[in-house]
Amino acid sequence: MLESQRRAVSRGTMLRRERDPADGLWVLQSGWAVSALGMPDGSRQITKVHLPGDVMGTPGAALSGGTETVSMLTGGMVSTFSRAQLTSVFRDHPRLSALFFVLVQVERLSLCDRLASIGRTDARARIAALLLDLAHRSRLADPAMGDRLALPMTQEDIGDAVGLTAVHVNRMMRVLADEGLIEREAGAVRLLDEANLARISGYVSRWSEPDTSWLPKPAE
Amino acid sequence: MLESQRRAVSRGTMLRRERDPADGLWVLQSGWAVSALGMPDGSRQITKVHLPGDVMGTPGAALSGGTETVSMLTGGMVSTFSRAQLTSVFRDHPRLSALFFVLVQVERLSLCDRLASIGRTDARARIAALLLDLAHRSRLADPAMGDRLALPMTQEDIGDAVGLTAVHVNRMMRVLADEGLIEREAGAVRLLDEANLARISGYVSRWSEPDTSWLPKPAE
DNA sequence: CGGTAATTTGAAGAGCCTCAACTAGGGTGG
DNA sequence: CCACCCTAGTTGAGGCTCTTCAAATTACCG
Repeated sequence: MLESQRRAVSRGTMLRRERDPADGLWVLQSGWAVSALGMPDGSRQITKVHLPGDVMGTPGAALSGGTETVSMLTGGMVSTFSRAQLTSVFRDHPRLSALFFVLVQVERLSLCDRLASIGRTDARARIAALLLDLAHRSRLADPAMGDRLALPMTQEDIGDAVGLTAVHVNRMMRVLADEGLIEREAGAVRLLDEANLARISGYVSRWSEPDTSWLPKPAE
Repeated sequence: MLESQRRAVSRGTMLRRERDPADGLWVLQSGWAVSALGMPDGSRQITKVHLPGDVMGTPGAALSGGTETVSMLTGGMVSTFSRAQLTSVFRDHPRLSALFFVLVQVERLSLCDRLASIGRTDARARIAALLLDLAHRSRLADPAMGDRLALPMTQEDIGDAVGLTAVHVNRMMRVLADEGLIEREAGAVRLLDEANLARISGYVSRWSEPDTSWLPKPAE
């Protein structure tokens, strides 16, 4: 059995702070979380919004120093993975090791997409891209969600994710709503026109199907 | 023998275009290269500047679709790695697999840093952070380089890397020079005050020493 | 040496931020 | 049960950063 303890965590819990020593990693079983980097001036950059099923804290597991702050946006359940377990995976399960490798590559590519979004598109497009990304990933877990995306993030959180202020996030979401692209509800958003949202944001889904053809056979 | 052909490539060569089918990966033996994503409007975001010794094209090797465009900034030498070779590494070399994993984590973290730089700092700080990053990495290969960083990038390239226009890159580099933080030469930059460059950019080096304590023993 | 790419500089405007005030909800304690 | 507070969202005004457009200058390469 690879996973160990399950643990209930409440909203706002920090699973790891930036300077904490490296330990294991987590799998988010339910709820939402974020990984973030703090800046010297006190602001922060959210590097990833975690949905149920996501593996969190891999950089901290693989590298020496603490790296990102991982904190809960909602209450939820996490299960922990120790470093020793990671070691044994690489020693004993070649195919699983390669799958880990693929998984990190997907994350890496997703980061590149967000880099391009923040570096090369305007505020409206960045928010559209974030919403589409969250919607596509939510849909993997819940294909029946339709166009309604549960969104337990404040506008400040959204701003920290896409490099904007909360004030400007507010204005741009109003614009998207006025254009009929989204509809806003309490703690949720309806994506009324995903095709146009994708067009204005340049969003492409990377979550289709990773290529497993090159992995070692599941021999043993 | 894991590496295969070495190949000389000239400046401007595109090793892979964004939509190309997935193949292997490369190790850059000499010269500089960049990985980039193209945007619908024709602009591009450079996701990584590659220095000699870097592994390039890992996402394309691990995932199905083509992903990033990899192109040479200067002439140089690359050696290629096929997907089949990657498969055999994961099957037969647990420790090497884990090292690959660590390597990708370092890259991932480095991307997070740049995300924070672009999302949360101004133009001057972004350029300072890029210069420091390149200097630290160059220094790993050539500890004797002193404060002189060879920089075979146009200002347009720099802008594409940090999310700015070439015009504004030009102005900000002039500001850095006027402040006495850098000194500009043809195809190179002197970093006159790395401490202050780090202070204004919030740069922290991630290239110190990855933690290898958890890796499987180099048994066989 | 001619031609093209890269850098430099100026001026004007757009986009986003800052500051500030106000509104709405949700929880808490009296 | 209501008063209060604290968080989150909303809206306006003004200013600064960065972009855009344009032109001139310099460096590079055949």
